[in-house]
Amino acid sequence: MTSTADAPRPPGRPRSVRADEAIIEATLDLLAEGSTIEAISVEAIAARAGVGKATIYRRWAGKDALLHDALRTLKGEPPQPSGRSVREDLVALVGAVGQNIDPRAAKIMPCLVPNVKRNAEHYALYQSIVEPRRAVMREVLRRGIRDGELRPDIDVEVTLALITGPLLIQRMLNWNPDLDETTLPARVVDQVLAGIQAR
Amino acid sequence: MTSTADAPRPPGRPRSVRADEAIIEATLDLLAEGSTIEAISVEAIAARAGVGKATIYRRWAGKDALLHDALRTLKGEPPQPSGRSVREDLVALVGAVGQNIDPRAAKIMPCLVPNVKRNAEHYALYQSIVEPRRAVMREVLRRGIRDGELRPDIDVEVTLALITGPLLIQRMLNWNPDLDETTLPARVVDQVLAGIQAR
DNA sequence: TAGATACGAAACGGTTCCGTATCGATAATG
DNA sequence: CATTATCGATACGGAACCGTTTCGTATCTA
Repeated sequence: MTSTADAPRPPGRPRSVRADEAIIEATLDLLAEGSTIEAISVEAIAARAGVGKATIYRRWAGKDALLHDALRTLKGEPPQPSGRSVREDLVALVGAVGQNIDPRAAKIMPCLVPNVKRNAEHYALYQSIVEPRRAVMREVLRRGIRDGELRPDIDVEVTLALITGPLLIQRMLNWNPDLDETTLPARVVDQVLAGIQAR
Repeated sequence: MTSTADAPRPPGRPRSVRADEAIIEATLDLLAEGSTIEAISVEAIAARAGVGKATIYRRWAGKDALLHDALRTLKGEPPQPSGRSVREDLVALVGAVGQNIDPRAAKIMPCLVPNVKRNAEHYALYQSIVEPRRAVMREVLRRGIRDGELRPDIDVEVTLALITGPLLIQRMLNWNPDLDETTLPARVVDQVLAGIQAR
């Protein structure tokens, strides 16, 4: 990828890899602390990264491009289910909702909410992160149907939202202050499995 | 309240009620269009309301106070269930999630997400809107348990999140582009009622 | 060593915003 | 009519920020 074989090193001082990383890290840090995307200033990023503003503008066309690249690094790989049981897999998957490899992701996510529905590019970025995770969970449900653990007539897409929604609103908004976030995944999955209707 | 009995009208030109309303309306309009709270400027509000900035600062101490008052007007009364059946009531309640009397509410809600977990005052305001609606839904569930429509051992608080979460993430984020928002309430409620486990 | 490029720091012009102040005009009371 | 407070409009000082440019310095290749 970064080999010099097909790209004969250009003359002059090469760009500092440390600066690249420091800029991205500083951006994510500030996003995790700050309130919204617009509130982050390039000057603050440069200061936090120990970098001149020119170094940033040498790499990115502007604030938007930098933010887009920074957010892309949060992607990460979706978790892989163990496959022992549908319940166990779902509890693990739903427990990971809104918690990527990077612990800052949970704090950054709310900052993006206002933009997701207004900016097509942000929405595409958001979906590119969420869809693979939905796909993993979808496959667990399909496996459960095949194996007879789940009823064959369930609405898979609705079930995805049913399992993900509660964790998302609780982690993003602390929607119900009386709900304990640590035990919530298991309780949600068990309730979805069992249903609430009298039989 | 606004009678002149115990408050002898002070001298001078009285404040324009039209200006009051125009300012609040302009604030909500801009919030519904704009992206985040910070992005709204007092000057834009004044221009939209056809009002001088001084007229705003004569009424509110600053932008925060104005925004707080404007958001409070979105509160409205929580919907009342018909009481015919648990299913019918839940479908109606969950259909109203994120949709207050004011149609702008659905667009404004995402703007507040970043602040809710960081600002205690915003969180209190948010809860003061959400809690009454949760209470109505909670009462429907308790009634269902009493009447034998629902199992007595269900986790009521989890069920609230289970029913609300999917609608909230779908309306706020369009979380799953393949889910139809109009049919979602009924599908969510039916799935929660039935459960997904094979029996 | 010479040339080229990147570096951090600093400054610049232009824009936006906040909160205050000041207009002449307006609308109420006494 | 005199008084008083508000009206919309406009300007101001101060601050923050963007994106660009210019420093002198550092680091690479040829």
